[in-house]
Amino acid sequence: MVTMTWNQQIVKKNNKALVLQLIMEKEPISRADIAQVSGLHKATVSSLVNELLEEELIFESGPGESSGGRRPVILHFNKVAGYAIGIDIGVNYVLCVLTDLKGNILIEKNQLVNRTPYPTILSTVQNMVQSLIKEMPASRYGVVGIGVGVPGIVNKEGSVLLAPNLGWTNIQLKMDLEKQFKVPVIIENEANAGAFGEQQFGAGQDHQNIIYISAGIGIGVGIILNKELYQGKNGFSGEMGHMIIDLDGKPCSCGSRGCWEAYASEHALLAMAGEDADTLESLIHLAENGDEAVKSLFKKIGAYLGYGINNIINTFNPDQVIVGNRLALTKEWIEEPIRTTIKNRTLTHHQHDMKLNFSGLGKYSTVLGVSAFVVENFIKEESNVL
Amino acid sequence: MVTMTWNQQIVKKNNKALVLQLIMEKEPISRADIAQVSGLHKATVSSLVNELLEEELIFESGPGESSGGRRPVILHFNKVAGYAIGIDIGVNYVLCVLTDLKGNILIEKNQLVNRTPYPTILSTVQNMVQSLIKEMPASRYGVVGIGVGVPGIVNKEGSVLLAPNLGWTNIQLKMDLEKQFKVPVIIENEANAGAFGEQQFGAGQDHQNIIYISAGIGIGVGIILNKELYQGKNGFSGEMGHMIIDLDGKPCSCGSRGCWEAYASEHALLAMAGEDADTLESLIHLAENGDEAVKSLFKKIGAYLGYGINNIINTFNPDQVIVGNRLALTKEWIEEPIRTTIKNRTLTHHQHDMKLNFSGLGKYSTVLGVSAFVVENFIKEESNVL
DNA sequence: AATCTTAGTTTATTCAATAGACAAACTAAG
DNA sequence: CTTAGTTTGTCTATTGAATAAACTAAGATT
Repeated sequence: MVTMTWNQQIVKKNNKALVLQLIMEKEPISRADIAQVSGLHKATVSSLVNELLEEELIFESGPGESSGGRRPVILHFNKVAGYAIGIDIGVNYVLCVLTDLKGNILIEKNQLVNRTPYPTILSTVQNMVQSLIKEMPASRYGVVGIGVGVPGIVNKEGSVLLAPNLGWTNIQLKMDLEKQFKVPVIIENEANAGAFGEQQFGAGQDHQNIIYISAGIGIGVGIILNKELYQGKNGFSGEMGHMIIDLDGKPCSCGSRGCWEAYASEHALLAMAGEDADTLESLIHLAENGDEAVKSLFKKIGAYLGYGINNIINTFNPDQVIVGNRLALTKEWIEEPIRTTIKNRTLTHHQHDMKLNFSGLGKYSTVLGVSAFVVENFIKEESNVL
Repeated sequence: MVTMTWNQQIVKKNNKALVLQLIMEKEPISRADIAQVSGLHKATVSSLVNELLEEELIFESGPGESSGGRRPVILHFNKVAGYAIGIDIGVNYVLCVLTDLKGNILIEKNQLVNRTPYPTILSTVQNMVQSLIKEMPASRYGVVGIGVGVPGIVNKEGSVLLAPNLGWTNIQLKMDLEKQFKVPVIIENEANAGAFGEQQFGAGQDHQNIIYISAGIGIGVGIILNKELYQGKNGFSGEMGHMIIDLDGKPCSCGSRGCWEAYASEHALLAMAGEDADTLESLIHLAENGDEAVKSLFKKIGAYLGYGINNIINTFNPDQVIVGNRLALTKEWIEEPIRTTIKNRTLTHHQHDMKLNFSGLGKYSTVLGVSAFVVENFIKEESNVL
C-alpha cells in the first residue's frame, strides 16, 4: 500500500505545523496575525493554537499593543519545552552542546582527544552527554534527542561506514547511543550538519539552495536544495573533496589523483607549508605578522578553493555558497583569491546574484546543525500526536 | 499571505491526482485495485474515478477476469484525450514530434537547418508546429501544450539567455510561441529535458536520483533528485560541461580553462581527430571498420567522460547516471573506459549499487522530455478544475 | 440451489476548515 | 462621559471531503 493518501488528519497536522512554524519564526505574534499571514481562518487558528498551548509548545504572555481595537494576546514559542544535544566528533576533539529548541547553546563542553579508536570516543561521548543531562534544567519533554556530526560517510541507518581520519569503519553509532539514552539519535555527516546549521541559524538564512563547504583536514560539502538537505541514494552525497580538478594531479589518500582536497584542504595547506609550521594556527599567526610567504600560500589555497567552487556554481546554480570549518579562519587572506578565481572562471550568468559567504557560526555549525535536525524531528513527531 | 495552507480541496486534488497517476502507471486496473494499492476507501475511489470519467481523462472497457466474485470494471488512461508537441532545437536540425499523453510519438518531423539566426529558426518551428496541428486527430482537449528543448541557458520565465552554439542571446521564445498558438509553452534546457525524458520513458524509470549527461557538441547535465528536476536558483543548473577537471588545461570557449567539455564532448573529439574526419558519423564508420587509431581516440574520450562522471557520483551519490545525446552512439567503444575510470577513481561506497546506463531513447530523449513536461503540466491544471 | 467472494454504489457518519454572528476590549470623536 | 467604530478572539452552524457500513450486482464454489 502506498502511504501517499491524503485526508483530514494530514491537513490538520500540516496546518498545525504551519502555525507552530509561524510562531517560532515570528514571535511575538497574535492569533489574528497568524490568521492574516497564513490565510487560515481565525477560528481554525484559535483551535490549533489551543492545542499547542496544551502541549506546552507555546505560551501566552500578556496583551500586546492595540492597533485601534481590542488588544491581542501575544503568543511565544516555548523554546524550553525540551532540550536537544548536539555533538561534533572531530579528529582531535569532541564538542558537545545542550541547546534549547531554538538552537541557543545553554551548556557547552569541549574535550580534546589524541586517540580516536571508537570505544574511546564512544565512552568520552557518553560521559559528556551524561553530564549534560545532569546539568539540564527540568522541562516538559526533557531531552528530545541527540544529534551527532561525524567526519565520514554515514548511511541513512545511522551507521558510520567510513571515517578515514578517525580510523573508523562500520560503526553502529546510532544504535549504541539509542540503546543507552533511549532517545532518538540522528547521525549525520559533519558537512551536511554544518550546512543545515548555517541555513537555520547562520549565514544561510532565507536562502533556498545552499552549498556549504566544510574545508577542514579534508573537504566535505553539504547540499541544501529547496530548503531541504539532499542526501543522495544512500546518504553519501557531497563528497566533493574527491572531485577531480586536475586530471593527473597529486595522488590522494582515496586512491585517485587530482582530488580537490589534495589542493585546497587544511591537510594540503600544511603539506605545502612544509617545515614552516605544523598547525593552521601557527600559519595564521605568521600571516598576521606579515609573513609574505605564508600570505601567498593562503592566496594559493584560496585560488584552489575557487576552482572547486566554480564547479559547484556551474553545477548547482545555487543561491549561496558558504565556506566553513577550519579554513574559514583564514577568510582575511583567502576570500579575495576565491572571488577572483570565480570571476575569471565561472559562467557569467551563474555569478549574477550568487552569494559567497563565510560561516556565520564558526566552530558551532555542525553541533547546531545536528541539534536542529533533532528539534525538527521532535516537532514533526509531536504534531503527529493528535 | 502564504499559500501553504491545507484544506479539503487540496486533499481532493491530490487524491484525484494519485488515482489518475495509478491508472496511468498500472492500467488496466479496476476501482477495487486502486483502493487496494492507494489505501483510499472504495467509495472515495469510485467518486474520484467518476469525475475522471466525466473529464474523459480515463475510460472503461468491458469487465475483467473474476478473482472469485463479481468481475471488475477495467479502467484505462485515455491517452488520446489530447496531444502534446515536443520540439528539440539542435545546432543543425529541428526535430518536432506530436505525442499522445503517454509519450508515444504519432507524427515526427525532422528538418535540417544550416543557419541558426532566431527569426529563421522561429519560422521553421512555427511551420512545423502548424503542420503537426493540421495532421493531428480530433480530441477532447486538442493541443495541451508545446515544449521546447534548447541547447543553452534558459531561465524560469522561458527566455533563452544564451545559446552559444546557436548564436542566440536573450530570446523570448516562450512569449513568441504562446502569442501565436495560445497554448501553454514550456522552454527547457536540452539536457534537463533529456533527463526527464529518460526518467519517464527511457533508461531511468523507477529511479529516484538520476544524472543525465547530454554529451553532444558541448556537455550539459540534467539533474533529477527525488524524482523531480532540479533547476537551481534561476534555472541554470547542470552546466557541468564547464566544470574544471584540469586546472591549467585546454582553454574553453567560455573563457575558462580545463573545462570538462573541452575534453569529453563531440567538439573535443573532432578536434582531437584532426584531419582524419570531420563528423562523428565518419569516425564511427572508421571504428566499425577496425581503425585502431580512432578506437583509441574513443577510448580516450571515454576516460575523459569518466573523470567527470567520477565527480558527479562523488557529488550526488545518485541511483543512476545516464549517458545520452550524440556521444551515446559510440557506446561500443567508450563504455568500457568510462567504467574503468570510475572503478579506479571513484569512492568505493559510491560505486556500490550505482547504475551507469546509456540513453534508452536516443535522439528522442529531449523531445519526449519536453512533451512529458507539457503533459505533466496539463494533468496538474486539469485536476485543479473541480 | 445455496453459499461464499469480490466489485462497486448508496447512505449516513465523522472531522477539519470555514462563514458569520457575537462578545470583549480597546480607540477615537464629539 | 457617551457613543460609534475597530480589532481580537470565541462560538455555532455549515460545507465538503474521506470514511464506515449496508447494500446491490455478479460472479465462483460446493
